[in-house]
Amino acid sequence: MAGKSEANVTIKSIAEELGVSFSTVAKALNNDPLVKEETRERVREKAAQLGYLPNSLAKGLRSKTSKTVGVILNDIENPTRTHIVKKISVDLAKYGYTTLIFDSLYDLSIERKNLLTVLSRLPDCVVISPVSVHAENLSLLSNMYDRTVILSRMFDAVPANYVHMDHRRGGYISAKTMLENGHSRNIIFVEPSEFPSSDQFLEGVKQAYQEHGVSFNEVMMVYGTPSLEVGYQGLCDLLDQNTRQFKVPTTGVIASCDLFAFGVYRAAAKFGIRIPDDLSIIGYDDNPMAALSTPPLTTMYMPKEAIASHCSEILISKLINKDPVIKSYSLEPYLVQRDSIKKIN
Amino acid sequence: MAGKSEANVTIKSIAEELGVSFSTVAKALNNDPLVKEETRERVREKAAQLGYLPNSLAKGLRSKTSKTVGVILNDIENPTRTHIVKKISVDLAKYGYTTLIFDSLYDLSIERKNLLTVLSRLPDCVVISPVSVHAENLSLLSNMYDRTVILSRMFDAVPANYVHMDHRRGGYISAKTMLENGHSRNIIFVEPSEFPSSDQFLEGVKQAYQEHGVSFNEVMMVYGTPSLEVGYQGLCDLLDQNTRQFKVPTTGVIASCDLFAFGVYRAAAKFGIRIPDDLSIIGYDDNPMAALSTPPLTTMYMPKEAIASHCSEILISKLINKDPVIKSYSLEPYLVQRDSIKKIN
DNA sequence: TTGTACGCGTTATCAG
DNA sequence: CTGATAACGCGTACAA
Repeated sequence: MAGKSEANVTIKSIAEELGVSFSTVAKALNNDPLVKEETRERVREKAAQLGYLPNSLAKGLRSKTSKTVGVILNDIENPTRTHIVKKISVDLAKYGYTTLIFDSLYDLSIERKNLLTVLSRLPDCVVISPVSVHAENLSLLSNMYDRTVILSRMFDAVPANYVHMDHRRGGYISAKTMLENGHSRNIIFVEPSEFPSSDQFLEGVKQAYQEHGVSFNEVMMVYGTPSLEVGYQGLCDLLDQNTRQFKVPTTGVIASCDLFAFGVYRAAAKFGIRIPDDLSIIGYDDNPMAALSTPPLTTMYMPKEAIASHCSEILISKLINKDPVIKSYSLEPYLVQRDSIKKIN
Repeated sequence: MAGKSEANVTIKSIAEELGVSFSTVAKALNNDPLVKEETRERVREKAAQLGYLPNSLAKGLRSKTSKTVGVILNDIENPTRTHIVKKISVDLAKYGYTTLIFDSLYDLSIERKNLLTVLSRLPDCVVISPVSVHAENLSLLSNMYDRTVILSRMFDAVPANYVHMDHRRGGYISAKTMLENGHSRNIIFVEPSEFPSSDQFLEGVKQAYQEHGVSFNEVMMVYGTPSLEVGYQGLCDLLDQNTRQFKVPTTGVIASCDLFAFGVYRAAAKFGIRIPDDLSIIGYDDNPMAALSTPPLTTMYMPKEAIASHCSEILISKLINKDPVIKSYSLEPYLVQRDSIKKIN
């Protein structure tokens, strides 16, 4: 039953109770070897008894280090991102750091606001997955690029730490897989072109098409932010509502995220289109659902554990070991073959 | 190109540049009507030009309100929890609040540590889903119960705000559903009994058994923290590895979370046990995977949007409208019928 | 309309 | 070994 309801207990108030100066208390609490063993003990006891909690705000103000890490992502509900959030918050909590979470909702102006509120709290490090390839907002971090981890491909103007998924390669493998299975007329679902990952993905896709001598003009593109709805609506729009046939001959879908794919699943179910018999599909992410869906979705696995670990590792090396070196990791997605693609001629 | 690399720009430094006192600057920046329109304008311009950012730590120290909300949950990777985190962080960000995230990993001592670090940051509100029915840790919040939202059933000793899922009813419906489909010999997967939700769930299950005149002694219980592994291992352990038959006659599984159910799916697939032909199963949570699994999982839907909304609503009424009233919501899960249960006699 | 002075809870420096 | 004292950046009574 520690002292509660009391006005805030501070080093000053415990100093008064003990009849010593507050600076002695401060030293005692910080294990300063200069204070007598006995007084230190008395102070600690009193502190415990009163339920003293150091005020992190005051600490931060004084020491210019807030023991916080700002994390700014888009859609923290996406399992890959959530995994990163969890890893970071759990790892850093061990060292007394706390994680400040922001979701930019794929919106540039929200991202900017998030960045400003984060910065006003003097974070020791910042992790950000930028909304856009246009890195304007990132310049707000210019004072602390060396303590910033960016989760996207590198920006020349931004000398920060990077943990990057090679979406170019991901797109390449996705498309190649479809093409090798005989699918040369695909619908491609992809994020809006301003997204940092989007053009990379498409570059990879185009390369695969080129290598297979298939014209990229034949593809139908659907752009949208990651969600089931986009996949669902996208497929519906490409179908003739009466005949339930594709308006343009199509045998496959290349999705730049699994959510798109699941939206397609849903639409296909509605229109009696069988996967993979009538329509083959490849996803991207290896969302936990992918293995359990009907049929299990062939998709590209993103090593989210590795992303999270590298990210966390960089943070800890900065925060704990004061490592000044800027680091960059590039990770490769790989194919997970399941049952959503049928080989045709 | 705002002034960067500069030493921190503070109200003091912008005051110097302008040749006015820093308190004038402070007032101007806070829209104090007492300052002349013109000076206010000059101050704002200078501030913008210099890239001034208010120091939240200093503000908080001074005003005793940190504009933060601490959120302490178990397993923030769980979709229901993630949804809450997202909703809170997005809603509060609009008002300039930032969300402090902690994951207690179902561990009492970690929860305690999280609580202490949160409190040291003087949060304006706290949201917590307690690890244990033993509410010891919660007493740390006694100074601010009225600004605390607890996501679990009510504790008599803790007069806080509550948003509660009625797991008793959830367990009742789960079991009733199985029993009505002829499954009276079930394996029950539940969280450890110290979990706030666990005993409630079981109470509901027992009631259903009783109403159906089925002895509860026949059930096999498997306890574990929510994870695929527990479900997987649990089923494996109950099977004879040679005959691939259940050691004890069993036709159904009642899982207190979908992750258990998916673990069972996986084990069943490994041993050639068909769901629902050989084994019926009901989950709990309506994880997004549930609709997409093979077969789609019959489960109990948790109104996570409602939980998150209520939670967010309470926070905003406290933070913005300074509403002193303590509120309590109880929400009911409901059955989502899909294809993982087969009716037998 | 603007400036002065003080305090929020710490840490850190310097005397005693 | 302990105690004053200043400073971190900001808000706010009060004085000018």
